[in-house]
Amino acid sequence: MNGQDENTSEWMAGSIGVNAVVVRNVTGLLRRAGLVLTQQGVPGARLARPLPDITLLDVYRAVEDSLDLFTIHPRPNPECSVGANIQVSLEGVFGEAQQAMEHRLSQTTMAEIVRQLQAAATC
Amino acid sequence: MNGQDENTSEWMAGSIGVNAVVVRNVTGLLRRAGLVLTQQGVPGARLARPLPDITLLDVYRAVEDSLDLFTIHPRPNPECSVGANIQVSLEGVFGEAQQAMEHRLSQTTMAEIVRQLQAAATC
DNA sequence: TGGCTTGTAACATATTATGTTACAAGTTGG
DNA sequence: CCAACTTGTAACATAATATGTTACAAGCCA
Repeated sequence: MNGQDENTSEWMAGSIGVNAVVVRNVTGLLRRAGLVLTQQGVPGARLARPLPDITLLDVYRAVEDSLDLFTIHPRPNPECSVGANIQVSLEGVFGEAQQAMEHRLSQTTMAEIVRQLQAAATC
Repeated sequence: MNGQDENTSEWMAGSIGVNAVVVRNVTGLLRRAGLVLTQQGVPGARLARPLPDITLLDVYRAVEDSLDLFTIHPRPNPECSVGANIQVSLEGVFGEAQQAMEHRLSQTTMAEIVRQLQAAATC
């Protein structure tokens, strides 16, 4: 409660209710994406960019490993007239659908999320 | 190769390369969604609506069971000022992002997919 | 009625997500 | 320099989930 190290992996893990390693793993993803700064040996994590410069899409991409939302049957039957061509047909639509989703995420920054949190906390 | 029952679960399963039960399970989802007509004892499946009246969103919703694309931490810490309010903040954006994705899916019908398949098969 | 089908439950297995332990590597304040 | 902290990461264990399989009841039709 002293506000000194309220963002160590151990502290956050306790608050969230998970293991500290889980926090460190996520933090690592965010670091590799250039969103937060952490360093071996120095406690805590801080932002690499100001909140208005971090969109939800940035976070989504940093955390998500799959990269594409839709998965397609890996080995279609080439003998089948459908299987032979369905992939290319679907990839286009699926790509645009994912792009639509991601575009919406890119329109909201972490600054707005934090502002909403503050507004909710004071009323 | 006689074209007689090219849409029994057994036939489709063989072509796709999965177990027939998998096909029947998917078919059941499509039937419950009102997209195809199947009946115990009678071989094959046929469309419940014409292809132009079936969108990719229809299929997506029929097959997908989760319903929401994004999942949120189930039991946030009420002692934490972030955890207490982050859900409602994110739900809005996540809902709109999913809606954007689904809207794109709703803009393409199965008729268009089939037409693309036919175009690919003839060239 | 016999031989086919679909629908579904129950079970087995494979894959993935998640949690945990352990420890090397780094920093900091005394 | 050293002791006590931290983070980063690998290795392992476990839980959860997806997937595949078997079995069989129920239904249709020649």
